[in-house]
Amino acid sequence: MPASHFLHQLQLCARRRTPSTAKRLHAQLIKTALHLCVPLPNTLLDTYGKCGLVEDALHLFDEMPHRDHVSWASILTAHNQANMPHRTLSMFPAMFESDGLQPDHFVFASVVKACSSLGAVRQGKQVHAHFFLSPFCDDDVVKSSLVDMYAKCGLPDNARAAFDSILSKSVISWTAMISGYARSGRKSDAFEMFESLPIKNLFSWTALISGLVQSGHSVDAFYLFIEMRREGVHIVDPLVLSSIVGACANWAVLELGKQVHSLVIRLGYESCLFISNALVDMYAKCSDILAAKYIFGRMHRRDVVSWTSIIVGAAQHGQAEKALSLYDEMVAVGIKPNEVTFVGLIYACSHVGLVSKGRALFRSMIEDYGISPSLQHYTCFLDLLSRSGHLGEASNVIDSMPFDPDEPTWAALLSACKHHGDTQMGIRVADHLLSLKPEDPSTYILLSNVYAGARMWENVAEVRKLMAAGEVKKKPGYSCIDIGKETQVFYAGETSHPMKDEMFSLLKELDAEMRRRGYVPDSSFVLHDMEHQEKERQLFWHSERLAVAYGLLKAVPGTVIRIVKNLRVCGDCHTVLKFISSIVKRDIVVRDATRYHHFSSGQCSCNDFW
DNA sequence: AGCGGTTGCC
Repeated sequence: MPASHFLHQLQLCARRRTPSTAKRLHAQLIKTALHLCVPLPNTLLDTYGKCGLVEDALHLFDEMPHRDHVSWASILTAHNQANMPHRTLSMFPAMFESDGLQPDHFVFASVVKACSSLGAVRQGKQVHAHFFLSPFCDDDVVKSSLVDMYAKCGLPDNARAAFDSILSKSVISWTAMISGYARSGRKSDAFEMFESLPIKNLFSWTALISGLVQSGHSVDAFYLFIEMRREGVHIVDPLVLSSIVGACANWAVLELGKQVHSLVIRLGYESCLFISNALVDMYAKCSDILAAKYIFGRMHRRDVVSWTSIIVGAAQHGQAEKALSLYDEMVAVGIKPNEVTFVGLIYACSHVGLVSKGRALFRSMIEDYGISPSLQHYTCFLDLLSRSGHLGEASNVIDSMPFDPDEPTWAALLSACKHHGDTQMGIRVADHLLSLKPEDPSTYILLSNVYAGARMWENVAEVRKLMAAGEVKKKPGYSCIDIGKETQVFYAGETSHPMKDEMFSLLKELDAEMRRRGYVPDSSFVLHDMEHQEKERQLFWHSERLAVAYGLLKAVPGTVIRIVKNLRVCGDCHTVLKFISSIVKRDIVVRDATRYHHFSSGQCSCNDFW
């Protein structure tokens, strides 16, 4: 059998990604002594990498008596493909230290790619300098990878500089730049460049659409997707579908999400792993946790992302016990949790007040799985401690953690201070928060709520003055409700709605019934030091109540009423929604800025813990 | 000769 035959077979195997064939070919090479024939070991390395057998590739690499540039490029690429960019970077120095070789353009491309997956700007810049001074400094492919690296590191202008230096621009370099702009939220730059593209393939559309979803422009992404369908672009790769399912999730539009789901089925991608994962997440975020569980239950293959999606979903819907039992099941079937799984788990504990369980999980993450806690983990953990009233311990964690707490962390702590009536600590925390984000109105609102809860009206007035002086305006609260094809948006105190009379009399009727059942309005959630009755009137017109009233009047009787709110539900509305769910015997689901509330028969899934 | 750069889910 000639060497060229094996070369061909190996390349075929790399394309088809069949690991068993790769191993068989390796055995045959050894039997025929061709494993020493020069191009073959390198091709075998590449084939192992493409078939997902990095460890085999690495073993072969270590045994190779003569390694050249190609061997290095192949082994580094194999680690990138196995999602191990860390190893790519840690191995790289041995190329000159052990083998005395300088990187070529292939090696540069792989190393830059590793930097971009890690978001490692500093190392990326070093490699850039190295490349710039090398004999390969004109290579356009490396420049394309630099575009991507800078874009992923959040430096779109550096990406643009690298892009402009490309001598002959390809679809790939254009796509990298468009995706970079879109991901960085530079919408108009992304659109402008996309329009100027002479040929647009599925890749270019996908890059723009997914970049927009990542930067929070889900609506733009959706319109673009519709335009792409109109242009008749064939969806031969489902990646764009996962982005658009993600757009529905971020946007929390269940009806549209269902339509996209049906499109996924029509195109034949429903059993694709990462599409199913995206669907589980979408249904959970669109507040239909039952549908999320249904999809999860029917998946024949589940990876760590599938499990994490359903665990996070259950946690956000207040089903902490379910999240924790899913975790046990996941570990039992041999799936290793990752850093996101622990965010979901600690979050779950936080929302039912399972303090010691949460502490144990936080420790297990570090000790059993070697995951060093990120700021997000600390945020969840601090939330757990502070919600349950362990404010002192929370304070100690802040002092000892290797991060400066960010604004959401201080905000969570501040809201816990309000909840537990610790005014002194609340004021200290608010000071930190104000120094971090002096322009953010939510800080002032929280601080003034701390004062209001303690009935310190003069201080409330002081905060209001500060707000007025800094021209900080309270972000208007609004609630959306989806009824079949139409979406209605309600602002607090809205009085111009065509159905306002019916809504008003319904709310009044419900109010009377609630008071018969023992409801007492809690006006500590209203800012001003005004007359008691006026405060109650303000609460009465909160946007979530208007949306519920509208839903009760317009939605199909017996169906779940789903509301999306931009801010957090206030404590009084929370009480009211519990009453309403039991009076009208309807389930109400509210997705607010931080979590989900399922109101049913007078109870809420969050156990009044938010 | 054999090796590289663009799109995704928690």
